[in-house]
Amino acid sequence: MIVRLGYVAIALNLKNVTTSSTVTFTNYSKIKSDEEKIKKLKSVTYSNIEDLETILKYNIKNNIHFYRLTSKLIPLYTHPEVAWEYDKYFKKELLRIGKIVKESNMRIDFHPDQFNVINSVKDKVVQDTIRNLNHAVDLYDLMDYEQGKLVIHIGSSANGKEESINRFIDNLNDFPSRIRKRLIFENDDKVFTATDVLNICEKVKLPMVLDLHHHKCKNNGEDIENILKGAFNTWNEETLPPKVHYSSPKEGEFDRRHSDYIDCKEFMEFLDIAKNTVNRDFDIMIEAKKKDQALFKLMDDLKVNKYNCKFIDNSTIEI
DNA sequence: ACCTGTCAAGTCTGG
DNA sequence: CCAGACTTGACAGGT
Repeated sequence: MIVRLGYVAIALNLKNVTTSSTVTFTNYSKIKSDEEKIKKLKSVTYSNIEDLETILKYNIKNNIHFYRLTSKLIPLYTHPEVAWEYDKYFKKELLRIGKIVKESNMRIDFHPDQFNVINSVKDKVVQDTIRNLNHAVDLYDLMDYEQGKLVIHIGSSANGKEESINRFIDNLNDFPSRIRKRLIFENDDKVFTATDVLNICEKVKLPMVLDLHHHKCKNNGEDIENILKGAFNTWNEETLPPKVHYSSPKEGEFDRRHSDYIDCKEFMEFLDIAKNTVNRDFDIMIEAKKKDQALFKLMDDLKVNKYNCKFIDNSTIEI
């Protein structure tokens, strides 16, 4: 089984490189002329895309095959009072990004912000979510990256869990198929357990992302083996391999905040479970404050601990 | 260079 | 019904 590790958003090894530069709406509003406004949006976007290219090239150089985009790449593009036509200006650049991704066989994904709520009880929130997710799909389309997925949580628990799950499934039915076919769902650490999400994913026939730390924080004592098997099976119709999210708590066992690095001992225990449970390649998104550095440290720690696996490259092992 | 305040957006709880 | 917590930054802008 080939296991690839990925990281989120920022390459700490690259100084002064960020794809999250922004223009806040407040500051945008302070700019007097329309011309200056668009100039500001364009310069920030240009810088973000250029830095994204730098990060992707860094990933390629370091044999990293899995990376999560930030949700801030294009400032204010979903804001209803701005909604500028960034696609008119950055078509070429975004296509180039997509080309780099595809040619290097890198997997990239995207985690829309938490105010996108598919099962909100407020229709406006649901409609805004559709609008925002449509924008996210546009971005993938501009990159010509067909495999791009959108990771999102189940959302609200208003009026109880059961009703919320029904609301989720009902609302999802009204989402355009261009969004639906890109959605994948993740268990959270407060309301919707891995079992809940697995049941939902099986019903709506969309893939599940198992977040192992969330599962540790919120579960009903289920065997991780069964959940892992079930979650991976939701990927059977997909071209991409299944993926899980992995992080270690900052303090104590159930701290929801992410620690700087990954606890290697526990990580090895997870790999052992995976090895004995599923028999297919998969990807692990490492969510640690030290980002790429945490990924590299984890790989080093696996070596130091003489973990029984084959080290394929900087971010890939065969177990 | 460093520090502080800001940020569109949701949901939930408690008063 | 409203205010504040949640969580958790990351960055812009001012000093």
